[in-house]
Amino acid sequence: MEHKSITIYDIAKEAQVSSATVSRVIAGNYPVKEETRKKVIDIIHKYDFQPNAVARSLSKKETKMIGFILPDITNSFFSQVFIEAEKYALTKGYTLLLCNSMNNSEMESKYLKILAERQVEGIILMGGRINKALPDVMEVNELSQVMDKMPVLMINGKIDGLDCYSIRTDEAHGIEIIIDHLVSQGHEKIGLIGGIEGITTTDIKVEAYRNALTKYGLPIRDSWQIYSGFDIERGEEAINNLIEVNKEDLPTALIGINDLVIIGALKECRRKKINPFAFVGFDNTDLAKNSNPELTTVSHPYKELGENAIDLLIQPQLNQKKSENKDILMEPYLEVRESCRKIFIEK
Amino acid sequence: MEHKSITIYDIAKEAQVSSATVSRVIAGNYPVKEETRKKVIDIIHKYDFQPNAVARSLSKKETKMIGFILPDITNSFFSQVFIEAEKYALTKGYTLLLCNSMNNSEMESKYLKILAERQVEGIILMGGRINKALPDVMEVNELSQVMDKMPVLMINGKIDGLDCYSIRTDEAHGIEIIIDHLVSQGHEKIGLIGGIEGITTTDIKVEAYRNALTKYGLPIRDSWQIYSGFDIERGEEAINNLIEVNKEDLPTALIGINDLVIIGALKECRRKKINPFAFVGFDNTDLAKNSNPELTTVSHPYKELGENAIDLLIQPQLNQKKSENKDILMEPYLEVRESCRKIFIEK
DNA sequence: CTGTTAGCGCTTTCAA
DNA sequence: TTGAAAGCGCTAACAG
Repeated sequence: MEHKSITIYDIAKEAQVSSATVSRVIAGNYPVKEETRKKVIDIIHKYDFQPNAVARSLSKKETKMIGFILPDITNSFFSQVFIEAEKYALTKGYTLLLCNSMNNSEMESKYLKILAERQVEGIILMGGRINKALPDVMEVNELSQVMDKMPVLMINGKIDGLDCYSIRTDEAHGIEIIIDHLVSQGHEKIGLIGGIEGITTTDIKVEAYRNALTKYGLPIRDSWQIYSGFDIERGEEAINNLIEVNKEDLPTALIGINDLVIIGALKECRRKKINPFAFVGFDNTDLAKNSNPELTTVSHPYKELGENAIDLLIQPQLNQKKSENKDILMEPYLEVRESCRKIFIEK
Repeated sequence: MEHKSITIYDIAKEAQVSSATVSRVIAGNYPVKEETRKKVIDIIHKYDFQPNAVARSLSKKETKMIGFILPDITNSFFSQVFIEAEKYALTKGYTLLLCNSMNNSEMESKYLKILAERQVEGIILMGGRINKALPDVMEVNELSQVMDKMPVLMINGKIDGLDCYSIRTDEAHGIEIIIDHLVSQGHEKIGLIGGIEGITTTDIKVEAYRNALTKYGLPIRDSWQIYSGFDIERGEEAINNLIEVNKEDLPTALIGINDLVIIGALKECRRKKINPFAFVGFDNTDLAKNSNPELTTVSHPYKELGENAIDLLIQPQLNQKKSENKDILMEPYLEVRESCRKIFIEK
């Protein structure tokens, strides 16, 4: 690909030293006489020489690369984690290899294979197979094989029986802080829409929702908690369902299983020319920030998720000390915006 | 990193052939007796052997990797191109190395260096330094040095004096099809908001805007074309400015320099409880699709941009034939949604 | 069709 | 502090 790639031998010859010496001055952490160091450095600059990382990788058996498989970087929930991980990895000398699986199991497998061949030093998994209610046996086996070769870490997902690091947002607590906030604003009738029963993230949130209501002695009404799904259309469905079932006795505040669902609900309410609710989303995607009205939402601790993922992957020795707890929980926080300002109107 | 990585020699020994033969059956495109092929394949499967791509890269002097530097993958304008490029590259056996420069020139430089060391076979540049009105001399030199080592391609940007491929959306035509559409819906008073004079993409659009109005014999009023910037806040400013300056004689349709600006305008109009315009954005980001109302917008041909970028980079021989035209223009298209449906109301 | 062998460019003992 | 030399795992002539 390059013309006649210049190597450390060329540098060595011109500097009248051995290639080992050149290698040492490049590495930087070896004893080299200042004089020869200078000489070598000069020649390196003269030719704008850049050492071949592929050769180094082969020789050192380390690539300083980490694979990151996620469904679709177009979704800001994923891209926010990825970008934090990437920035942090860079400071540690690592490069991330992003792989968009498009939520397709075959592509996940293909990438798993590619990453292994490319000798990445670890793989971060987010979304995809690690979120399935019933993990596919083949898929689990495949992951298990990968784990024999390199460390694997899952973000916001987990497969039982696979002994690897997992790091996730404490979504139960996320729901709790939403409800704390709503209650502090005077709400007593709080609904939850979206999600699918049996999917981990939904179940966690629903349970936390009930617990929090109980904590405050607020009414738990089954008809105020509506499963539907995870996208905008499912939000529209849910709100229609909610209104139809409850008629007169609607909640005053609505929590979405995620931002999309609540945006769908908002949209449908606008269409119906009603707006009886305080709305709160979950995830703090870019859509929340830019929706109309701007959406109050629970934010994942994106920076921490990304950075901790990298740390856990590249410092195994350090982590093993931290006992056997391989499941890390990170705290979310509430991003208060416009969508539940007018709460007192409802009272 | 792996335990005791098994190599083609291990496979060869067990299959009682030479390593060259194993290499050949893995490569697939060499004459190998079916019998020995079978034998080797079996052993490979038995051990779930995966060839070391790093060693292969060193030996073949090809990494099958392409670098892709962009400002911030969180922005769906970039992520849509990237993901199309990635999907396509995968089918061609290439892996993309995503680098988020965060619009920071130093990070761009750092990544340029990393990519070169990692021996990528080409670099795609989008955003960042290639969009500056006045390119920095140091930055241009740096790129020029990189271009000595490997092919570079710019998407929706170009630096004069740098002889590399560039591929961009025909934004002038994008503006034209917007205006065609607006006119066909009865609009005669059309404004354009956002952008900054002197920035290529703005200048192209403004010129196209004037040309299209002229084509239709429509009034060109300077006060209907308001520079402001590229984000939501700038859209809000622009609309306020527009209303203040024009009072009674407002346009009936408004084109935004991009989706963000027009979303800002929409937001501000809603706040003011006025809604006198048909709105059209530019870029077809995910915000447009999910905004309220859903935004009619010009879409970049994301798939084509991404795929062509890869093709141009990996098939130099094929392209050299296509004469010396290294600047490729791709056609955008109009994504019609809700935001300019009610045009006839205005008439 | 298959084996031998010499690299690819860098790191790393081991000696000096 | 430095150099010689043996790899790292795979590919690609070349010879057979």
